[in-house]
Amino acid sequence: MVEELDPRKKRILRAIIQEHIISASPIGSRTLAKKYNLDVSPATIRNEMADLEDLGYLEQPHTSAGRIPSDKGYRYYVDELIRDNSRKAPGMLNNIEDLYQDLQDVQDIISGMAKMLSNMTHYTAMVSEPKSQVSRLSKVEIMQLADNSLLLVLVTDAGMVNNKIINLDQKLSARKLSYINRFLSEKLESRLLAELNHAYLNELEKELLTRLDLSFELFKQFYNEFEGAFEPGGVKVYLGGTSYILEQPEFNDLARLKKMLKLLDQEEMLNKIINSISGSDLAIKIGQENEVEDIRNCSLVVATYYISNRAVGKIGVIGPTRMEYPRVISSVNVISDILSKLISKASG
Amino acid sequence: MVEELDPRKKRILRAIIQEHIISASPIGSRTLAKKYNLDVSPATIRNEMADLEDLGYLEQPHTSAGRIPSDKGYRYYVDELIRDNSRKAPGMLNNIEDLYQDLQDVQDIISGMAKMLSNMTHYTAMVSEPKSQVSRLSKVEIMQLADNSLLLVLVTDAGMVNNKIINLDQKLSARKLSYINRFLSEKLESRLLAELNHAYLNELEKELLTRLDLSFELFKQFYNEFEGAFEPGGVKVYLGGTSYILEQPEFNDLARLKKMLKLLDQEEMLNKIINSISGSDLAIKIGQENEVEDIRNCSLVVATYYISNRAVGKIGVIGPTRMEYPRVISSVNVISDILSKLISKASG
DNA sequence: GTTAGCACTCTCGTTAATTGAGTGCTAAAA
DNA sequence: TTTTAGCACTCAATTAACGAGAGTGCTAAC
Repeated sequence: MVEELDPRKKRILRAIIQEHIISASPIGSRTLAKKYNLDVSPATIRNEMADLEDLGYLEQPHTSAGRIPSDKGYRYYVDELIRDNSRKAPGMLNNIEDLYQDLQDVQDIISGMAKMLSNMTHYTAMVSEPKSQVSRLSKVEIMQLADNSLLLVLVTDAGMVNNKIINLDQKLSARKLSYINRFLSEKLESRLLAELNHAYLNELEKELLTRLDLSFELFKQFYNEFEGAFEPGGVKVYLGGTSYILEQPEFNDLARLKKMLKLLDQEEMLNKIINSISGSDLAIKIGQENEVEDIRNCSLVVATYYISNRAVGKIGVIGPTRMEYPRVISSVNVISDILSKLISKASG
Repeated sequence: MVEELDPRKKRILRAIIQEHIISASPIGSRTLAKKYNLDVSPATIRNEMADLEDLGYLEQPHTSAGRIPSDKGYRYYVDELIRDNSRKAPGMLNNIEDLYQDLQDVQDIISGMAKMLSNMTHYTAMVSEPKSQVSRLSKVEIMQLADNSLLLVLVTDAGMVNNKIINLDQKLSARKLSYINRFLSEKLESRLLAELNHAYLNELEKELLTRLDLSFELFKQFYNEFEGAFEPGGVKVYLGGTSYILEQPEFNDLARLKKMLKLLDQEEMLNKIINSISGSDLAIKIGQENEVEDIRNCSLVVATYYISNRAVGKIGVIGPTRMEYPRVISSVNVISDILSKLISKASG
């Protein structure tokens, strides 16, 4: 499928893609010959372009327009043609780290990094919360707020904090409460969230009921929250720079823009999008390669971030297929590194 | 400024506004005569329209277009012409309450109500978090997560929960921790947040330092969070139904749309918008009446919501001046009632 | 005070003409 | 054999012209 192209074809393909990234419109042989030093005439370029089209790297929106890169073209560009100056924006890393080092709430860090990434790339950025399935519960505690209301606090080793207010119809004595707390600590803390399934919680409930005559009420609410808060599909996705979409000429079409914005409004969709990306370190999905139908005219550049070397979440950028890949790739790399560091620090 | 209009003028003005709300385009005398039973000829209507224009209730986009309502026209409509069938959508209230009664996390309730309101009105809804200045702190607690990391939990009587992870360079003994907790409870709980200013916290710090040889570190972080979390201007604003803007023909203009979406991206702006609304129960700001420049072509319908009769937050709708006021007003009323109830319940 | 009639204005949508960028092909040059 | 120049052709996009339609303001009659 991926043939080796001769050097001239490579040069021409690269030039077309770079030009198209700038202009967002079809590129003709003439423009190309003028702007890039290819040392051949437009006619030759035309021939090469025809070849590249036959091979599937280019497309023609209509006869007598120039060519635009196809998904396959972008793919080739990303895999083969980008010079590796994209590894890292140098000193930057330290500066940003400094800037954000007093952000210690995990949620803040995440949404801050989403904003940062979108600012750097001028595309919309998305970051998913640390995945719960590989996290452990590091703290469970129920606090008394008032006679009939409690606060349940759950903390994972990824530093994610979840809380819920629970109202009871009866007062819970301090003795009972501290008993429950000890019990839950013992049974739940330092376990993988994935282990804490329905069955296990049910078991706990029975056990607790035999020891204390406790109404179902508390427990029911307790694990409603539990399952809700940490269920696999339900992680939050933070967005940054939604309005950058508006600057992309491909979204000058109102219908398309509408579709896109509606999409970004739906959290489940975002989840699907960002989680449909396989586990590799940096993944790039171009156009039709995307699983989610509605973004088949977009590209994703997504990296995984880590807490103490455990993969926990995704951070990435979504934009038109005509994307400034080198810059975006380097930014996503940088920011995912920073995110990993910050979040590892924050979660102790 | 607000003259009394004769009955026929009133009827015509109302008809024009209602028609314009539906069609979003200028209304001519002919259409009006046909669609509404006004029992006069187009010519008469033309004369009346000319009068209404002179009085400032109508505008003409250009000669030989129909008329559209001016801000003043809408204002008159809202104040005088809406029949009071807008008080309440009947059985609805109970249903929604039932639907949401198991939502007990305040943040969830708020964002749920934002979504609900936007679904009902098909405009963008905004809800501000309970204002902190009139809330009391009902619970302060520091929990140990690991040797050198703590979790600070703050709960207000409005049910708002805030937490922050604090990392220390030294280990804090259990004795010291429980001492601090008692101390903070005593000094802080059930106080108005407004009282907990820099000066007061400073005093506490000194007092605590004389009793325990505690590094500054903890306290510094502690009240960073404190001031950050509950500062007056910094309440969160939840949005619902952002994408409904796209359905309004007045935002078919890309430039305008862009401006609007950018605006909604900026939380400070949202704060400014929703907090610029005076304290009355239901406020309506039409076009130029808005303080924030960028929404001078929009209308706001905003209600206050309450926790146990104390005003704490705002909930409202933003849309084009051509807004279905009766329906929106009733929806905002209903939802703000529900929100008050739910949130009062949730916060015990 | 109301209405009919009429000339006038302005927008909007359609069609037609023009422009210009770009192609593919052929034949000559290298 | 490869490259290039030349030329006829295509098609989208812009502009101009035009007619239709909606609406107005004014005047004169009812």
